[in-house]
Amino acid sequence: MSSAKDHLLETAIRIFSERGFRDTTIADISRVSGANIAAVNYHFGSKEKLFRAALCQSYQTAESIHPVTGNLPSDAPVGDRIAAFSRALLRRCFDSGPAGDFDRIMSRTLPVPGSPLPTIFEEVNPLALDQLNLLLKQILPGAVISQARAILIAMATTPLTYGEVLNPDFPRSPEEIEDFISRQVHAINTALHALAP
Amino acid sequence: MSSAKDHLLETAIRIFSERGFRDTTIADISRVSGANIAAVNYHFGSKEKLFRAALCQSYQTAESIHPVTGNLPSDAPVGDRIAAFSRALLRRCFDSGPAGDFDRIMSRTLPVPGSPLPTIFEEVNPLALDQLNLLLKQILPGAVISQARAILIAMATTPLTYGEVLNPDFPRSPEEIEDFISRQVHAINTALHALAP
DNA sequence: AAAATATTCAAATAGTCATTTGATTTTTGA
DNA sequence: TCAAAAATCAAATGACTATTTGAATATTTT
Repeated sequence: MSSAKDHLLETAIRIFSERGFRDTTIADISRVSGANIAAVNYHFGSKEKLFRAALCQSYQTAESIHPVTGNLPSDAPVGDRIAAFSRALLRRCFDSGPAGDFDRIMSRTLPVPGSPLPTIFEEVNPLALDQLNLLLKQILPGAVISQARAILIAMATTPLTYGEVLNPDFPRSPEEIEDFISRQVHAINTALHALAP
Repeated sequence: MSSAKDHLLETAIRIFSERGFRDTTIADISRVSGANIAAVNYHFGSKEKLFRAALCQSYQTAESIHPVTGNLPSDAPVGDRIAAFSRALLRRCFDSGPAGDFDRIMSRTLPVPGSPLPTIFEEVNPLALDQLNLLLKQILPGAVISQARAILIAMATTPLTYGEVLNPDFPRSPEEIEDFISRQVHAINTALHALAP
């Protein structure tokens, strides 16, 4: 129906994922989407509300294509489920399509002071984080859960965070990428177990 | 001598470390430093040149207080030297004084698109990165060096990157912090060895 | 078809910021 | 001491941006 609004949202997701919240202007979004400069504020109310919509939408896309459960049954071994969680995050990092947009938006917006993300983050992400906490509690004492979570997320989003600047020689081909991911998942598991006293 | 210029630089380092490059205005720096709005451009030429100076200065401070060699003799075991490298980065993350400013500036500027950091980064950081490469090459095959470096840096800067948003329950007291660092150093070493085929 | 509603549009508004300007004051060096 | 250089200052400039406005156009409803 309101194809202009949908197209605006699609365009916004792509541009937000390339440039983050701050460096994306509604003028850019409008122009690329073929809409008028006032279209964003008419359809979404403000740049920030559009951003919120973009975040929710891209999160659902990411979860539907690379679910953190890895489509494992809920009674699968906890080690497998943690590995699946890590693997999903890593696959999102390397997914240059819409399923990678959410993580790119996050990584380009979260670190920027004054970003509207933290608030929204608390809305959209507890779903995944709570699942992760439950898994980690099954293999580690409560005192190191927070540290374990940080390790997993840091290692599973490394390609995004440090990909461009630190590592121009990161993997490119699908085979290289899957090799990288397998090694990384193994390293994550090992690191987590190293936290046990 | 030129105390105004020095004071401007000190102030800039502090504010850049709190807000990153983008969200720091030269008006703020000038006001806090008690100087005129034109002082930055007069003394440093531009905001970006001031930033470059701030980065170099804070890097030297960080290295002098938490050197990546850990003051180990150059013939110390490679495992110890990698641990010392990790420990130095982690201590900088938790150092709320000037020795932590460089890492805070990095973590608040590197991820922001359009930041002037990447260029400068290539100037100031190869020193530390080259040392790290040499160490890693002694324990791992060349094919995974890049991955290992990313893991080490990601895990050794975790407290900065994900500290505030993801982990309100990160350690505060000196003892908690040292415990955290020790566990993290151990986890880093374990993760690196897990990369070996 | 006519009225009501929704959408698009170009232009204007208001705010922020880095940088420049040109005058004024302070410091320096012979 | 006194001219020249360095430093400071308030104000202006120019570029960029989100948002608003009110008219024009399209779509839907009655």
